[in-house]
Amino acid sequence: MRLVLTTWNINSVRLRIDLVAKLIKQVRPDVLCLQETKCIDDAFPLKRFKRLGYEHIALNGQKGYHGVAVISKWPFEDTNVRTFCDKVDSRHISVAFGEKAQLTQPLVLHNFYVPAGGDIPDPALNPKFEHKLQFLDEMKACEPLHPRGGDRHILVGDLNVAPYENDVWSHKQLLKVVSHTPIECEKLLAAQTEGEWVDVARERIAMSEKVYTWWSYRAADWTVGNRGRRLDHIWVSRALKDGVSDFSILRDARSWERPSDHVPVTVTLDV
DNA sequence: ATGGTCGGTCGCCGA
Repeated sequence: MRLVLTTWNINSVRLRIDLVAKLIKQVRPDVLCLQETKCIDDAFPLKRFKRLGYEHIALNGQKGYHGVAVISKWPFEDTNVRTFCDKVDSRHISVAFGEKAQLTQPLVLHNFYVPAGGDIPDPALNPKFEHKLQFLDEMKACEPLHPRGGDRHILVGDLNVAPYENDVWSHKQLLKVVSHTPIECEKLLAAQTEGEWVDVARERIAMSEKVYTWWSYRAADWTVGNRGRRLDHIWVSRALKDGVSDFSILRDARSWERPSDHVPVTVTLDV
């Protein structure tokens, strides 16, 4: 089966439901992972997604902050929510696909929203940064995030870290800016290595090329200087790597009316 | 030069 999968930090699903519909009509993903939905599950716009052809929706929302959702044309075998750092915030949801989706082998999908980490890049001074570092350590240590052998797993989301030099507009100027400090880059890559994950963007796009998925709201014109960062990621287990046939970042979405500061990232792969 | 802008929800917090 060919899977088209999109991940997008939507920064309020209710405010931007029309933009989500626009994305769906343009990209037609089989599965859409959202982060920062910012609404409780009872307030999630389920009917709109069902009208758009997505019957299967897994939610982990909370009031006002964070929140992740998996919106799918394919039915789930089951869904699961994990907690990190002994907090009850909504930063993870996973779903499994199998026979109901006409797959002969299971496929597991994790959708993450990693803490942003505040402004000061010192865990001793900034509890939000300490939380982010601990979250990344727990991702590394989390056994279900270690696909082995022939396991078919995908991990997507707003990981809030741009790990490589060309994942930011200026490596030098961002070394002390949360999202690109050496310690968090090391921890994200350690989690990736521990799980033997393949970073699809960097598998497809040369390390020498700049790649961004986020541009700050705090600029009069986000296109001036193109000061972006690659915060949104798609990782696949080794068993899925050779099935990847396409990868794209919908940069145009940053210019849509009342945009999210993140743009959708899409992978196409055989599963 | 060291801010700037968002969204949720109503005086800030989190990003």
